[in-house]
Amino acid sequence: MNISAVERDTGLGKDTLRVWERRYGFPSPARDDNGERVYPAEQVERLRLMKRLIDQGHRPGRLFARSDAELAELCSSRRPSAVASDDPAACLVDHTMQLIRRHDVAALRQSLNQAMMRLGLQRFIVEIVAPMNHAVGEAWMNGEFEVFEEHLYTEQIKALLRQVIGNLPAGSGRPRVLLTTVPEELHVLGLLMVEVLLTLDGASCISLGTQTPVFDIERAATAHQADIVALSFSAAFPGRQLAGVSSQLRQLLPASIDLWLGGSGVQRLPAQTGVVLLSSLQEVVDALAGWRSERAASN
Amino acid sequence: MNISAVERDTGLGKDTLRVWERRYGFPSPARDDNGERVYPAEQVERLRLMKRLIDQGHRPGRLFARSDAELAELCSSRRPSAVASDDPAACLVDHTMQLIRRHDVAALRQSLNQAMMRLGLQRFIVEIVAPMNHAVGEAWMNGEFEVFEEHLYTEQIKALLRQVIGNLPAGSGRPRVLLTTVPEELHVLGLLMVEVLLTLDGASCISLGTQTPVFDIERAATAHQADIVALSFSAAFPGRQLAGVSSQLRQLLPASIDLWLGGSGVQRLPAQTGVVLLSSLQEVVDALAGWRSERAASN
DNA sequence: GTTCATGATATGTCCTGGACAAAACGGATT
DNA sequence: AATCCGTTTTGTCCAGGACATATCATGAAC
Repeated sequence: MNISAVERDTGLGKDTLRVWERRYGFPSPARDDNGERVYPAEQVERLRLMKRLIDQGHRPGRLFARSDAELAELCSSRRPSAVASDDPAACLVDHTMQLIRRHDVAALRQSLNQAMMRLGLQRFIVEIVAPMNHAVGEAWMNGEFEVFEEHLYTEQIKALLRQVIGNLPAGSGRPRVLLTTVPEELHVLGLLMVEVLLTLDGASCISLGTQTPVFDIERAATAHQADIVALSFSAAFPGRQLAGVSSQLRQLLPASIDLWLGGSGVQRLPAQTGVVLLSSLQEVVDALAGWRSERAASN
Repeated sequence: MNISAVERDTGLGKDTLRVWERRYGFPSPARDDNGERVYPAEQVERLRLMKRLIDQGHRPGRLFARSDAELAELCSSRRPSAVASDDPAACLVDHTMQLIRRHDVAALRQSLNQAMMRLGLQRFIVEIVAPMNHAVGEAWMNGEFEVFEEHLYTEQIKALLRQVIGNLPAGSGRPRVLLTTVPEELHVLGLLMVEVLLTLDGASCISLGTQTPVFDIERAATAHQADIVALSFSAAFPGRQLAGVSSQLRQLLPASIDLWLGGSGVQRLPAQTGVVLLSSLQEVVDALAGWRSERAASN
C-alpha cells in the first residue's frame, strides 16, 4: 500500500504520515525498489484507529506509546448510557441503532417511516433525527459502528428527508432561503433537516447542496433574490477558518439579506453583528418566526 | 487563497501545482508574509478550466501556451450543436438549460417531473438525465453557467432521483447490489441513476453514498451479503489511482461477488479479469440481465 | 481554590529542489 | 493501417527544514 492509498484510507495527509515517521518512528513502512514507502496492512489499521481517536480529542503524542490498550480505551471512553426506557424517543433511537448493527435496511427504512408518520414531520426531525445523528456520530467515534454502518445510516436519512421534501408542496412564500455549505464542509444532513423545517413552515427553500465557494454564494443569493442565506457547519469544520468565512460573507452580502449559520460547528464562533447563530433546530423555527414578525413590523 | 484551498477547489494536487509553477511558470501565486503561496481568484479559475480540459483528454503542455484561445477551443470543442429541433430529447435538454439560466426552480422541477412522467423512468434517465448531465458539465466548463447554477441543477436532479427511489417499492430480489464510491470520489449522480435503473429491474440496492474506504467496502459487501459491488468514478478521478483501487478491491472481495465499475472515469482503465467495466447506462441494464442469466444457468 | 497570563512543547502544513516511473507522443517500419 | 521503440511529458514521491498555531504547564493574582 503506497502513501496515496494510505492517505485515502486513513484521512491522514501525506505530509503528516511522513512527519510522524520522522519524529515518532511510526508508521515504519518498508520501501520498494524505488525507495517509496510501502505500508503493511496492520500499520494502516493502527493509523486508522489513531485517526479516529485524534478526531475524538486525543493527542497524537500520547497514542504512539500505547500498544493495544488503545482498543480498551476506545470502547470504554464513552460507554453508551443505559437507555432510559421510559423515554420513547431514546427508545426509538436505541432501536434504530440496533437495526443498523443488524444491517437490516428494510426494517430500518420502515421503522423510520413509521416514526415519521406517528410523530409528524417536525417532531420527528427535532426529537428523533437530530439526537440520533448525534448518537450515531458518537457510536462511530467509539468504534461501535463500522464506517459503512455510519454511511448506511446517513444515506437512509438523507434519502428519507429528500423524499419528504420532494413530496411537500414546494413553498412559494417568503422568506426565500438559500441553503448551502462552504467548500470545506461536506456534511449535508443538517441542511436537509433545516430545509424540511423551513418548507413545512411555508418558506421557499433553494438548496445548492454542499461546497459552494463563498463568492458564488453571494451571486446565487442575488440571482435568486434570497431573503436569507443559511449555511451549515459540522463539528469537523476547521474552527480557524470559520470566523474568516463568516465575516467575508457578511461583507459580500447586501445588508438586506440575513445570514444564518447553524450546525454544531458554530458553537465555537463568537457572536458577530449581522450574523444569526443557530445552535439547535428549534432556534431555526424561532428565527423564521422572528424574521416574519420583523418584516411585518417594518412594512 | 492558499494551496490547500486551491487543491480542494480545482482537484489538482499540491505537488502538481508546485511543479507546474516550477516548470511552466503558471500558476504564479503571490506570497504572504510567511512565504506561502496565495493564489488570485482568476488563476484559480484558469486552473479549474485546465483541469476540466485535461480530464477531457487535452495535454497540459499545450494548454499553458493559450491565453484565451482556450475559451474558443472550449466552446468549439463541443459547440452545443444547434439543437436539432426535431429531436425531442435534445429539445428538452435545451429547454431545461434555459430554465437553469433563468433560476426558475419551480419551473425546472415541474419540467423535469413532467418529462419523467411522459417518458417513463428508464427512458427519462437514459435519454434525458445522462445527456443533460453531460451538457450541463460542458456548459459549466465553457463558462456559460455559474458555479451555483450547476450546483442548483445537480441538487434538483439528486432530489428528484432520490424521491423516485424512495417511492419505488424497495427491491427485495436478487441480485443484492452495494453502491458507493471510493474516498476521493465525491460525485454521486451516476450512482443514483444506476440505483434507479437497478431498482426498477427488481434488484435490491444498498447505497452507502460517497467516499467509503476500500477496506470498508469489503466489510459492507460481506455484511450485507451483496452479490455485486458497484462503484462510480467521474472523469475527475485521478487516473493513476484507478487501476490500484480496482485491483486492490478485486483482491479483497471474495470471487463470488462481482465488481462493477462505471462512470466516465473508467474509460481510461484497461480491462481486468474479474472486473466489469460499464461505460454507459445501457450497459448497466444489460449487465444485470447478464448476471441473472449466468446465475440461472449455473444453478 | 479558581482564573488568567505566559512561556514551552506538540503538531500539522508549507517550502525547496531533486528524482524517477509511467504515460503519451512521434516516427519509422512492417 | 497497425505495431514497435526511443523521446518527451507529466504526476507523484522523497528528504529535511521552517514556522504558525494549538495545547499544555507553570506560576501569579484574585
